[in-house]
Order: sequence, then structure tokens, then C-alpha cells
Amino acid sequence: MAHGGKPRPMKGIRQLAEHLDISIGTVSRALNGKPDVNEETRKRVLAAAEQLGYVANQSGRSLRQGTTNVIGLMIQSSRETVENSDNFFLTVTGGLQSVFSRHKLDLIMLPCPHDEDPYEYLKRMVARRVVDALIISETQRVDKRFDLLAKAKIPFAALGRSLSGTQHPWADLDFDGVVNCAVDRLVAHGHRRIAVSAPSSDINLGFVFLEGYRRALERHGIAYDPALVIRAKSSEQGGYQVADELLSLENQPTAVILIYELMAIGFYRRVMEAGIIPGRDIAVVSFREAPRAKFLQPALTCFRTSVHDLGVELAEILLSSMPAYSQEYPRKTRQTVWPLELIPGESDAFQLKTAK
Amino acid sequence: MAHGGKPRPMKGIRQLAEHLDISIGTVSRALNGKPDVNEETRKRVLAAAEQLGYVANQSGRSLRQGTTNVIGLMIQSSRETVENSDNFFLTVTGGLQSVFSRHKLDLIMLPCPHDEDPYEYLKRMVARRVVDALIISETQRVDKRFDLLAKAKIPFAALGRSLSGTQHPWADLDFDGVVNCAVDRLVAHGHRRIAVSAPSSDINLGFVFLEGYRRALERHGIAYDPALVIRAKSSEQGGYQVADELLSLENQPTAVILIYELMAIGFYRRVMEAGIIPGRDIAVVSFREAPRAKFLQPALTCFRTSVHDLGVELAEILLSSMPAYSQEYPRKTRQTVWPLELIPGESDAFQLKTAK
DNA sequence: CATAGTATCGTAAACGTTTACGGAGCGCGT
DNA sequence: ACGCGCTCCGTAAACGTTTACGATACTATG
Repeated sequence: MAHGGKPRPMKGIRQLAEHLDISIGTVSRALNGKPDVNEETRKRVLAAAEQLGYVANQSGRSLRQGTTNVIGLMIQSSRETVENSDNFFLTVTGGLQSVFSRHKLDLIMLPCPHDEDPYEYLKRMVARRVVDALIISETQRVDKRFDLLAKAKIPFAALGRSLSGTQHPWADLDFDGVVNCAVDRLVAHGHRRIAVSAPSSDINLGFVFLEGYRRALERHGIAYDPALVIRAKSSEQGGYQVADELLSLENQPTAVILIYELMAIGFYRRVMEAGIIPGRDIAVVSFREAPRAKFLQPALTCFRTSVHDLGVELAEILLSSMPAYSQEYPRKTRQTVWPLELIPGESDAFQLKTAK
Repeated sequence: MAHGGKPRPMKGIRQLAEHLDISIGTVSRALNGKPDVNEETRKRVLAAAEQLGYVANQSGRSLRQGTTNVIGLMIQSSRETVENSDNFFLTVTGGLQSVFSRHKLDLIMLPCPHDEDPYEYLKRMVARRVVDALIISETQRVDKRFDLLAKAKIPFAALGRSLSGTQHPWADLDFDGVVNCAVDRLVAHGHRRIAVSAPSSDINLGFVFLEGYRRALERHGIAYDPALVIRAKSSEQGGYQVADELLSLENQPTAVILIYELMAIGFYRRVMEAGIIPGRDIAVVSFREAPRAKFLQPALTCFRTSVHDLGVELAEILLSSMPAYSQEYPRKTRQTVWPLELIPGESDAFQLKTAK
């Protein structure tokens, strides 16, 4: 195009309309795919918009139609979380986006500052009306945020199950099934004294995990021994500490289930300092398979899942609860327990000699 | 307060004004701390706003004053990035927020979808005017985004240095200084054949790193051997691959510098499979100390820095380039090379026998 | 030809906020 | 009494967009 039209930064839809000698309303309809506009003029409008680099001002649009086309993912970057969350959030974000982008929805991450109360932060974000819907993560055993969002009538889903009475959409990893599988496998290898590392049971994950552990033991007729349940952070340091405490026990376990794969690094280090070889003298099983698991020595047996696909699921759950999209994502149930798959390693690949 | 005023969700500033029998303009001024309003009425307004839970609608405000009070941190969650970034971004986010929150600025993270061109994504975000300023990360050797942001006249800073001609604010880890320090240390321990893992030199980091490596060798009068430079991903898998390629060399190195701490896990595994013990037969030094480094076996020697404080620095750099804040953050230079500190481990704690 | 229907477009009113402008009241000095 | 400055507040116009409504021209139908 040799004539006129320098592609300078557009000011607004008004300039675009003037440039086309079309009314501002028609331009808007053309851009938004409304039916009552000539296909011919629509083409012209789209071409001009592309050429002049016009993109609708989000504030104006949101103000008018009360919607932002943005979905927020709130994360609490607490100190502990930061150390553990690893790339979990970034990966799940990819899954979320792969769904949202089909509907021209943008995802933004809302990191709650360390020094701000998550509840207050969320309240602020909701009141500002900067997102159409929300995904909240790291749900607590009792979490005021559920009520807040329900009262504000803003659609939301949780990454992490809820055990409270309120019924809202969530998706979560199947820690219950996984701990069952782990115990079964260890018992089949001859183990009877199986230790676990557990996070705080304030958080839903911890509660579910411990309950599953209890029931699994019960199923095999193994007595529950509180001494074998070690509270520790889900970090390398935490794994080191777990090993440390277990080593100080009189009646030591022959197997351990770690709740987070990073812990294995510290655990390995500590027991090997005591001359105990994982995968020979003690069995180790863990969750949340990460690329590093198979490079540890011995390779760590753990449970894999596609965190990306979990994000996809969560996105669909959320959309199914939003009026504007619910008919596209019909659902019977809005709570999903996400399965994991066992990846055998070397860390538990031995049969316990039933000497004792 | 026993009478009236049910704390229902506010509709807007108009309702708040009616409830107070004050004009809407005065209410706005009171809330925004404008000078020409009676201290008495300001108190009343603030109290009522608090009680009724009024928070200004962001869209309306942005539309009027052309500013959003939001700063965006764009991250590219490419496949490779996700695997490597670890909690880097979340940690730096904490540092950014600790500064921004003092100015009532909110930080949101803008994750560019895998399947979208980062340039196009950024263009979209800029055009939508949803942020006042931007921080971009993972800058490429040549990165069109600089020009885009400059032309759009939107303040920005980069997490990662720029080697292009344009002068814009950035902060970056001192990979140059760090590789020098690593080489010095290894040479002092008697090493002459020092291998490195290098990322692609498209990315600035890779380029800086390799240049530093070259100069350090030169300073010690050691010839540069291309065979000792292994391109690999910054992951466990990449570390494994580095070891694999080095083992196949005729003239094997006695030391290796890994660019990312995760790689050590795969590296350890591979060399130990060949009967080579890190910290005894080969020295290993790495960057980006993570909590796991000291739990590896042997504990990894690597370089630590406070990523949080890097975020603080970057935030101040950005604010200093924003007209509204620049007098609060006066600066001579807007480019910062962020230092790292050596944390000695066991992985290079031996003196090379100069037999050969 | 008259009428109804359809396709396309222009007009103007919202959305919630900020802010320039002016006005009212008051004190004070001349 | 008058004017001036100051403090405080109300009015109304913007910001950029969407959309309900009506207007116009044209087509089909009687």
C-alpha cells in the first residue's frame, strides 16, 4: 500500500472509524463479529484495524460490558510455597491457557504478596473487577475465600480439593489413591513398617494423605504407629529431617513414602551418611514425578501425572460453571480427582528379607 | 452500628455518595487523598467505604486517567523454560512486589502461551493498556520486544541483560564474573582442562557466559578447546547428556562448570555409572545455588544469590524510569549486574594430582 | 403500487471514575 | 462596605467502548 495510512499507534475506535468513513458503531460491530454488518465492510474494517494496529482498549470495553475476558490464577507465594511449588504452577498454567485461548480468554497470574493476607488480597482483586473468573490454589482446610467468592458471585474453581461443606468446583491430584497404591506395593514387597512424611493437615492435601495412609494400613491389618508419621516441610531440607528422625527410632521402618519428590534428595543424603543405601536397605516411594527422579541414585520410584492435563481439566471445570460457557462444557460433576501413574524406579526395587 | 447500612456489595461510587449525602466528586477526592476536602468529611467517606466494602472499579478508573496501577511481568512458559525456571520467577516476584506494594502498585504475571508468538502476545497486552509498565524476561540476543515497547512509550525493564545497541533498563545475574571466579578456583586447584555446559548463545545469557569462559581461560594461558563446550538443556537430562559426551572424549576434562544447578543431578548419575566419583575424580561447579545443592552427594559447589533482592533491584530500576516515580528513585545507571557468592561444597574440594 | 420484511448502518446513551471549573461561604484587611 | 483569598464542595465533561433503538434503502409479496 503506497498511499497514505502511516501505521502510527491508534488512538481509539473513533479514529479508526473516521479513517474508514464509517460510523463508530458499525466499526465496533464489525470487529466483534456481530451479525448485522455487511461482509464487505467487515473485511474493510478488519483490514484497516490490522494495518493501523488497532486493538480495543480493555478498560473501555470492560467498563461498558462489565466483563474483562481475563481469568485470574491466584497463587500464594509464601516462603514455603516458593520453595516447593517448583514449576507446578507454570505447567498447570499451560494447560489452563490451552483451553482459555480457544475462547479468547487471557490468563493472568495474581501472586499474593508475602506480607498480605490472601483473603484481603483476593477481596481487593475481586472488588476491582479485573477478572471474570478466578482459580485459587493451595486451599486450606477451612478457607474463607470460598464464601467470599460465592457471595461476590464470581465464578471460580479451586486447584486443590475442598473438604468443607460448600460444594464448589475443584480438581485435585488423587493423593488418596496414590497412597493406597504405594502401600499396596510396599506391602507386596514384604514391608510392614512403612513410614510417611506428612505436611500439615491444615492443608487439605495433608489431611487427605494421612487419611488414605491410615485406611491403607488398616486394609492390610497393619497397626498405625504415630512414630512413623513425620511432619516435615516438602523440601530437600524436609527430607533430610525425615531421615534424621526415622534413624533415631528404635524400631526403624523398612520403607518410607515421601509426599514430595524433592524430599528424596535430602533423604538419600541423610541415610547414606548413616551407611544405609536406599533401594537396598530401605525402600523409598514418592509422589509428583519430576524429570530429576530417574537421575537420582537410585532412581526414585514415584507417581507421574500430566500436570498440563490437570490444567486442562481445571479450565473446563471452571468454564462449565460460567454461564457464558456452560453449555459448551456440560458437566455432571464439577469435582475431579486426578489420577497418577506409578513409575517404577530403583528406590524400592527389592524384596524385603522376612528375617525379622 | 445498629441502624441501617447493610453491608451489601457496593454498586459504585454513586451509591456511596448518595448514602453519605455528599456529591460524587467529593467522595472521589476524599478517597484519593486529594487536598481540597475537609478532613472531617474525608474520615466519614473512608469509614463508609470501609463499612460498605466499596473498592473503586478498576475499569472506570483506568479509562478516565489512562493508568492502571498495575505492572506486568511477562514470562514465556516455553516447554524448556518451564522445566528450568524452577521457582526463579516466583522468587523474583516477591522482590518486585515488596517494592511495588509501597506505591500501591499491583503486580500481575503475564504468561505467554506456548503456542503464541511472544512478540504478538506482548503487542496484544500493550495495546489493551492493561498495565502501566512491563518487565520482560528471557531476553533474546536480538529481541524485537525492545523496539515495540519503546515505540509504544510504555516503561519497561528487562530481567536479563541486553547486548543490542538500544539502551534500556535491565538487571541480570553476573554470569561473567561468576564464570571467571569458577575458572580461577578450578585452576587454583590444579585443573587445566575445564569443560562447560552452555545454553544456546541466541539467548544473552549463553553468549555472556561463553565469552566470560573464553576470557578466563585466556587469562590463565589455557587454550580454548571447542570439544569441551557442550551444548545441552539446562535440565537433569541435559546434565546427563553433558557427562555422556565428555566421557566419550579422548582427552577428558578434570573439571566441569555447569550453568544450572539442576544439571548436576543428571551429571552425577552419568559419571558414577562410569565409576567416576564427582569431587574425587572430577570437579563440578555450578550456578544458581538452590536448597538442594548441599544435599546432593557430594554437595555441589555453586554460586548463590538472593533472587528476591534481584527483584527489588529490578523494581527500583523500573520505577526510576517511570516519570511518576523517577524522582523517588534517582539513578545514575539503569543497568545492574547482580553479584553472586561462591558457596563451597564437596564437588570440587580436592587438589588435582598433577601426575599427567 | 402499497406494504411488509430484511439488511445495513448511524445515533446516542450508557458503564464508573476522575478532574477541571466554578460557586458558595467565610474571614480578614482596607 | 467592599474586595480578596481561602477552604470546601457540586457540576459536568471527559475517557473508549458496546449496544439498544431507530432510520434508511432495498427486496419481496400482496
